[in-house]
Parts: sequence; C-alpha cells; structure tokens
Amino acid sequence: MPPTIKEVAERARVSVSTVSRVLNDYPHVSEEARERVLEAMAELEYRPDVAARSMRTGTSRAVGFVVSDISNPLFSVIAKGADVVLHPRGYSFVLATSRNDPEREAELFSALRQRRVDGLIVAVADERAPSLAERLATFQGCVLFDREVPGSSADAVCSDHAAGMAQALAHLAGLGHRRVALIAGSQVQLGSRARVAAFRKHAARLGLERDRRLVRTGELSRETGYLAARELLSLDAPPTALVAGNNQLTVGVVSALHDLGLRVPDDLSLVACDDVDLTRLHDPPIDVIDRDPLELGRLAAELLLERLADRDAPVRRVTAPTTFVRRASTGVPALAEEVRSA
Amino acid sequence: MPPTIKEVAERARVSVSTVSRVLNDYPHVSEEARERVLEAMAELEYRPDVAARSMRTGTSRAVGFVVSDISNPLFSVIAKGADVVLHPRGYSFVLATSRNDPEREAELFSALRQRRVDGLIVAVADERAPSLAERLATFQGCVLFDREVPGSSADAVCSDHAAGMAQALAHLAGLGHRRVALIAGSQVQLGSRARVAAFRKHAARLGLERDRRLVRTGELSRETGYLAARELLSLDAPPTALVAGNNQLTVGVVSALHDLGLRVPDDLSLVACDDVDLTRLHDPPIDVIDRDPLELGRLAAELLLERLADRDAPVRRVTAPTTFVRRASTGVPALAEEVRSA
DNA sequence: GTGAAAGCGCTAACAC
DNA sequence: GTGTTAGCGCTTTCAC
Repeated sequence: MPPTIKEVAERARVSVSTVSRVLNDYPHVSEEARERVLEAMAELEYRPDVAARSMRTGTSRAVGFVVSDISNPLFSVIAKGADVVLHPRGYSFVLATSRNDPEREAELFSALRQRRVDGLIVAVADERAPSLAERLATFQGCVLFDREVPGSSADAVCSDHAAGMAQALAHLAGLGHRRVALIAGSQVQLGSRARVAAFRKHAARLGLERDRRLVRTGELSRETGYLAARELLSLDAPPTALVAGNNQLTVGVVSALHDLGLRVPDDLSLVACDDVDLTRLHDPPIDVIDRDPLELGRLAAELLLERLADRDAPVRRVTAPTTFVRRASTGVPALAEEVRSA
Repeated sequence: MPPTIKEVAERARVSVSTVSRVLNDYPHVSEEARERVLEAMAELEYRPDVAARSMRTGTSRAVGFVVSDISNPLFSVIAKGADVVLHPRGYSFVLATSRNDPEREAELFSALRQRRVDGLIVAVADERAPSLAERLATFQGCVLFDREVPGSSADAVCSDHAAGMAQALAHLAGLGHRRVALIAGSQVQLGSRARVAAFRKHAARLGLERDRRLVRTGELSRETGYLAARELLSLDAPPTALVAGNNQLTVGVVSALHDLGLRVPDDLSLVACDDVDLTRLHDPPIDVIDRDPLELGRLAAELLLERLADRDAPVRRVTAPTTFVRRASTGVPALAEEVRSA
C-alpha cells in the first residue's frame, strides 16, 4: 500500500492539514514545518492519491485524447506532441478511439466525463452530431483539432489547408495540367471540407477543367483511396494529376497505381496530403502538402492548458501553416496524354 | 454537475445502498426496486463517479500503456489492438511514453500508480533497470510486451523472432548469400536480443560468414539505421544482404540506400522486421519478417484482464508467431559481387 | 502558523 | 430485501 497523507503527517509530527498546505504550496507554513514535511514525503516516497484529490477538487490533471484511430500516424504524432507539453505539467493522457463513429464518440465523452478528465483534445467524427456543442461544454476545457462545431465555444487548432492546396494546384497548373482530381474525406469534418473548398476555388482560379466527377469524397480510408483512384483512372478522360487528401487515402492511391502498373509521374502526377515515411521514401519521393503534426499536438496541448488555467479567457482558434513540398511525383502531363491516346 | 448516487436514490425512493447494489449487480434486490432504480438512472443519465469508486475499492478500471514512442507504428497498432478488447470491458487507456529512458519510465510507473491504474501493458526500456521487478509488482497486473524482466512474475506476450529469422536467413542462403548483415537494437530488450541470437545461430547453421562487424546493435532509431547501413556498405567486403531489425531502422536503411544510389535487390538484398506501409509499398516491395501487431495488442489486453480477474493464476508468457514474407527486395548476390569488384 | 473536523461520491459491513 | 453508517485520502473552512 502506498503511504497516505496521514502517515506523512505523523512522521513529520504535524497535522494532515499542514502536509496538505505544503503539498499545495500554501503561504502560511513555517520553514521548519515545511522542511520536516518535505523530508517525510521524500522518505516515504509519498505521492498524493489522485482519486481522493480529484474527488475533493473536481479536477484530475488528466486530459482525454479522442481521435478516430490512434494507428493513423497523423494522430499518433499529434499525441506525441501533446504529451511533450502535458507530461511535464503533470497531466496524464487518456486515449480513446472513436472509429469515426459519432455514437461511439458520444459514449467516449461520457466515459471521460465519468473519469473527471479536465479537458479534451478531440478530432470529432461528425461536427453536426446532435448536441455535440453541449457535450463538449461539459468539460472544463476542450480543444478541437481541425474541426469546427456549430454553436460551440471550444478552442481549436486548425491547419491552413487552403495555402498548401493553392501552392500545389499552382504547381500542377504551371506544369500544364488541366484535368486534376481530388480524393478527400467526408464533408462533416472541417479538414476535408477545407481541402475540397480550396481545391474548387483554386482550380477555378487557375482555369483547370471543372468536372464534378474529378472530386471524390468518402471515408478517410485506404479502401476509399484505392477504389476512388481506380474509378478516376478508368474515366473516359482520366485526370493527369491527382491530389490525395489524407495519408490513408494516399496509401490506397499508391496501391492502386501499383496494381494498374502506372508510374508516377510519367503516367500520373501525384500530390499527397501530410508527409509520412511512405511519401518521403517512395520511389520517386511524393510531393506533399505538408504540415507539422508534432507542433499541432503541442499547440493543442498549450491551448488546453491555457483554457484550464482560465475558463473565461476569450475563445482561441489558431491556424498553423501548410506548405507544398516539391519532390518527384509530379511532372508535365504530356506523356500521360500520349499514353492515353495511344 | 453530474448527478450523484444520492439523487438517483431519492428519485427512485430507495436508499443509496440499494442503488449501489443495482449498480454492482448484487443478488438481493427486489425486481420492483431494481426497476425504479434503473429508470431513475436512465432519466438522470447517471454514471457513477470513477474517483469515488476507485477510492473505495482501490480499483479504477484503467490500464496504463507504457512504450518508448506512441508514434512508432508498431506501438500505435498494438495500442489499437489492446483498446479493442479493453474498451468494451469498460477499461480506460492511459498512455505514457518513456522515450526509452529507464528513469523517465520509473517516473511514469510512479505516476500511474498514483492514478491507481489497475494494470500495465509495457515494453520496458531496460530490462535490467534497478528494482524494476518490484516496481512492476506494485500493480495488480502487468503484461510485458516482448520483454523479460529478471525476477519478475509479470505475464508477457512475446514474438517468436527465431522462427521468422530462420526462414529469412534460409531464404537468403538459398539465394547464395554468404555475407549477411544485421542491424538491431539494444541488448537490454528481449526483442532485439532474440533477433541477434537467432541471427547468429542460424547464420552459423547455414554456413554464412562469421564476421562480428556484420552485426550492429544500437538505438532503435532511423538515425542508427542510416548510419549503420552506410558503415556496413563501406566495409572492404560489404554484405550482400542486410536484415533491418526494426521498423525505424528500416526507414534509416532505406534512406541510406537511396542516398548511396543503391538499388534493392540488385545492389543489396534487404529484409525488414515488421510490416508497415513503407515495406509494402516500396518499389520493389520489401521482404519482411512479419507478425500481427493488432493481435499482439489484443493478446496483451486479454492476458491483463485475466490477471486482474485472478491475481493468483499461474504466470503466463505467450508467444505469437512471426513469418517471413517473400516479396521483391531479395535476389541472388551475383550482381552485387560484380558491382563491388568492378 | 497550525489543528480539528466536515465532506467529496461511493461501497461494504452491519442491523433490521 | 432494505436502510444506516463508517470511511477510502484528500482539501478546506473554521477555530485557536
């Protein structure tokens, strides 16, 4: 059994209240008492019981991290970034995965509240889920990742998807592409929505072909990426360039190209969203719209800590940059055109 | 404020003990009372407070997951697998990352104990860390992943590294390789130790060249993989085949080959340990010694739950299979020999 | 500057 | 079959 505050008090020959005061850095404790207490705590390797403390104070120094799938490298790196700032501040990290199912997610929120986690870092499955804003508001703090919940006053960290998409499309247009396709996620999540909107806007501005069939949305999975890529490439007039709107979609797209025996960039130019080992070490390396997920995790954690420190601070939504990284998966469309007409 | 057991009791016109009995499925409750309680709980959306409960019972229905780095896909997939079995049983998942630092890890154990987590799933940083066995024993249950702690009676789930390594080396030997190198991790972790031991044993059995310089051990990082690969390839007599003993090492090795302008399998045959997107979608696809990390996570969680259900059950160490998956990154050494002598 | 004591929400004796 | 109550380990008035 771990030592209790009572044992520390006895050993230090003071009352439990004095020990508690030392523990919580209260001012009115004599130097002498404080020292005896500190000594006793060290000798017993005393650590205050979190459950008891949280029952008294309503606070637990734990935060929930809710994402669709922790094995997605984007989320696992964000988790790592958040941990980097949370851990030194004494916060624990409760992981929960929603599988992108709003009902399961609601259940997770409930369980996390029951655990009295102080705050949440969460990429909600569906921004329009019923009474989501109210649910989120039951936590002392909540930071949305790349999401926007109607009616919610939650803080958020988002990415400037438009900037990277604009650069990528400008690059493709400059290369001579006119038929560019996008595979993206569901429109109930800001991240995917922003990518689609930016794609449409900049495609129009750059004079790319407007063809609704060139924009596919669906689940953010490998399967969707695979199927969408195959469908796009079997169009009468297939695209000469493709943007994969998420790391899982990219995996599917690359598999599809492989199965079809198509080479990048000769047969198709490819741009991925979010940099992972696969995009960096692919042969040839894949152009990406990149962002810094470790930094996003850090930012989210910092926002959350600030919120927990001051519930009444103004709502903050911070936007982190994305940039287009040129590598070797994009080229002139000429060859692809030839291949097609051959 | 969430509803308390008292409010439920009042609403159901029973005492708190009856509510508690219903909550904990005690036998002696009248059907009528039970129903009124259930109804009241539903109406209030009551969820028992975990802190209060855990203070009373000493149990928290939370487990700690301690690994070096959650962004390593092996660990994030194991986490996912464990979550699949833990979540439906009502357990929460507290994530903690050690960065492979035994001191930090000890600190994490202490924090997790303070949180009263019931059990641990952990890949310890250093099996020989001082009083590690005792530390682990302070938890009601503990499952080691691919580790063996001297003097500890913790359960464990391990991989049969020897089997996959034997198959891989037999394959390479069959292709005609005689100089095969291994890059692996530190010897204070069973996983790496087993791979090195199996490599040495089967290399000897198959009559491969014995050259100490061909076995490199170090940190399980991309940097180590990169540097070790470059060193091996600049040997007077470089290896004709290479086994990368971990997914991070593989990333480094592939980078090194890329920087050196070397192609697989023409210039070097490559076998990786653990299958990831990179190995599957590399051009050419990389041969791997594979295992099922999702299943490993499930297994670990099941072992832990069984331990928590019966502290006195016999210690269990389960071993899951590994298999060599032939793809396209290994070939006859002939060409490499020519290249070298040219 | 310090101690005594109430009480956070729950479970588990114990009494009836 | 049900209610009363002590107490888990802590924080926080309130006295002194």
